Amino acid sequence: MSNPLIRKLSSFADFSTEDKAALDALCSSRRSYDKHTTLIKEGDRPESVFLLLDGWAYRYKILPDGTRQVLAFLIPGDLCDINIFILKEMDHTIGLLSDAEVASIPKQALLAAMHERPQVAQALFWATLVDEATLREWLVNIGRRDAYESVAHLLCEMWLRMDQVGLVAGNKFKLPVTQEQLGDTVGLTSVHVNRTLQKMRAAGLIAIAGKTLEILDVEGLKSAAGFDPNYLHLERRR
Amino acid sequence: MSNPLIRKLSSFADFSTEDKAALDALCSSRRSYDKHTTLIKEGDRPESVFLLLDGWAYRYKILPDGTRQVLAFLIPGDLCDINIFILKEMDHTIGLLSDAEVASIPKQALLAAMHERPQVAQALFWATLVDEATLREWLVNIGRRDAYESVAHLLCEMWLRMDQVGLVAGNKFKLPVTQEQLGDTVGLTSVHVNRTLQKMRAAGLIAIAGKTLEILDVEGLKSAAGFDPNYLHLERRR
DNA sequence: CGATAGTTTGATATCCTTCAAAACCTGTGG
DNA sequence: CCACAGGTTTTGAAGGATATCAAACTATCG
Repeated sequence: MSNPLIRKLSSFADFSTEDKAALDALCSSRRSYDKHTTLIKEGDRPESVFLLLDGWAYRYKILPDGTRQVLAFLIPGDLCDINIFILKEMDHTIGLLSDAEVASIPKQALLAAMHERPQVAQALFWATLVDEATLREWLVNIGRRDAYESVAHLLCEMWLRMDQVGLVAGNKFKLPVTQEQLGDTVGLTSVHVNRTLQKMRAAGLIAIAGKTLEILDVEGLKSAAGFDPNYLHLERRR
Repeated sequence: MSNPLIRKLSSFADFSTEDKAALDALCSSRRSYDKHTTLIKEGDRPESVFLLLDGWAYRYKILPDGTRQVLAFLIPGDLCDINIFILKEMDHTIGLLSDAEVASIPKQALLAAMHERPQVAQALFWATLVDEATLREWLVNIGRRDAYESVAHLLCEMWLRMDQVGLVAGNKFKLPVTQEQLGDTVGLTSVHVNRTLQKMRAAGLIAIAGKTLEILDVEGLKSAAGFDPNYLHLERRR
């Protein structure tokens, strides 16, 4: 099994053997972290970029009144903070939702790779643009979909993304997220998320067992969400 | 007055004289458009990137049920769609909010500039990351702030961004946006936006005359919004 | 097996929406 | 320069989606 970063970026760029070797070299330093570890805090200026090899993480902001907004879920193959080597400091926090394995890529090494290898630079740019597109869709989710649609949409998205990295089997996948965190994602209360999920189960769309989600009726869930995957830009561009 | 693209990107990168000349050359083809023109539609695959030289534009998506979500406001100096030269197709639409002057940069020329000039590539990357950070803050806005905070926050942001490109005078600036569009931005009804703006005027925070907004009490507005400009990354990174 | 985190439930409160109409602009043509 | 048309803002009354609060129940992990 190849490096998940290469695997992910390859869906866009055509890498030469040297490009791949360079990317591999970048990921040489890896280690495990415990659930709930904070990888990077708002205000930090880390000297390396984190790459999730295994497990889930999430971006979030905490407001002055203590409420939280989740800004993204990160799954294996995702870069956590390309931001940092261009922006002055982190404007949000990244924490782990599960035990995780993480590679740490030195900022300078990544910058060098980008300057020397246009394919790499372009692929990273691509990944960033997909993140941005996802953020836009989340905006639609919170702004213009009701609770039921919104939760359904989020589940569709995570299902597709997990599938893309080979982590879905039989329409089941690990979703190590509490209902409170789901609520903080779609702008709802954990109580309301709970009632919404119950309706979805009653409708036969999903089943939940522990931290594993099973999608029983894919088409039903998609249509409840009004889900159109175009924003994930999964197909290779021409 | 120099090219607004250079002006904007310079706040990050140190361009050589040749870099600047290259950027200038990119913007040679410019023309005027009427208010309400659609620059790019969802599904399009344009062959050039648009740069706003004068006027306002906005990104948005229309849902199947006809509701709309505004995803960004674009002001002079903003690139409309760097997306397109990396992604397969547009996943949203860009329209004009006012009469505008727009430069059209051929995709290939921009790609070439990026490959040949690391400073340019890095600066464009930076602009993209700031856009992304803005999107995250909008997520917070819709997800976790109430109507009053949310509208106040949006006004603070546009004030700062307009100021950054020299379009604020005496705390007044053009805001060519209807209350309906404001509502579609922060996930509210135009009716509720109206009542919210009324409260803000009653509180002495703002004044509206036609399409011009005046901020009467900057600190008051900021504190009503819980506004922290860090996400705009205006300071030059070190 | 107990402690703690997470889920579920019910009752009540509230922010925001919906609908509909009136008042107000802004710009255009006569 | 007036008058009208269409878009925009404003107002009111009533309804609905989601929040809040608090307690019970249920997993999970050391």
